[in-house]
Amino acid sequence: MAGPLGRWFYNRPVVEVAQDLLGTTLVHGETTGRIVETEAYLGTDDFAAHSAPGLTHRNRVIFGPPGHLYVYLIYGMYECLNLVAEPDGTAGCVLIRAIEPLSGLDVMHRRRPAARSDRELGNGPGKLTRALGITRRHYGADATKGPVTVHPRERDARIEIGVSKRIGITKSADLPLRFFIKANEFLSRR
DNA sequence: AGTTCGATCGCCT
DNA sequence: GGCGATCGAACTG
Repeated sequence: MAGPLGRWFYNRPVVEVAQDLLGTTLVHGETTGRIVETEAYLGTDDFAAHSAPGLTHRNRVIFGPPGHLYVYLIYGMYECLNLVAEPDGTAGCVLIRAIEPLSGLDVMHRRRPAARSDRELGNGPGKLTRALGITRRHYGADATKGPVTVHPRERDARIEIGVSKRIGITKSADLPLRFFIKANEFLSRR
């Protein structure tokens, strides 16, 4: 597999990054998966974004240099993984909502006993972090270095991108900022 | 197949 | 003190 995507990849408008992440491979140790669903969270005019209230201790990494991990706890029990986009000083991040498991499936099933099929390993933001072993310990980690990295998709691997409203939010709910690989079997919603 | 609801806790006002 | 970018179990029909 080619090396990790570099800083340039993330140092762009967050919507562009969210779309281009589709089809790339997310890697943590021996467990890897293809990113098939993402959501963009904007730095301005997006009240669903964690950066919307301004800089706080929790969201500070979103305002920092691109290519870093923003991991947070939701509903007291699930971790969600985001990749920071936009230049240093500008907020913006991409929530990873679903992966298609590629390797280390045995380890993933051990981490997520509730999964009754390979599909259920990563078809949701809280599920894929559990399957990949990604937690808040990785907050702020550099995805261009590791231990969590993202690798480019094959040059000729063409994909059809679908667009919809984001899932499970109440504020700025109508923005078309969810992106997914059309007809993929591993989406959180089909 | 679709809907409802409880679990559980860090974060921010 | 209230809330939330979720999940899974338990319902209904």
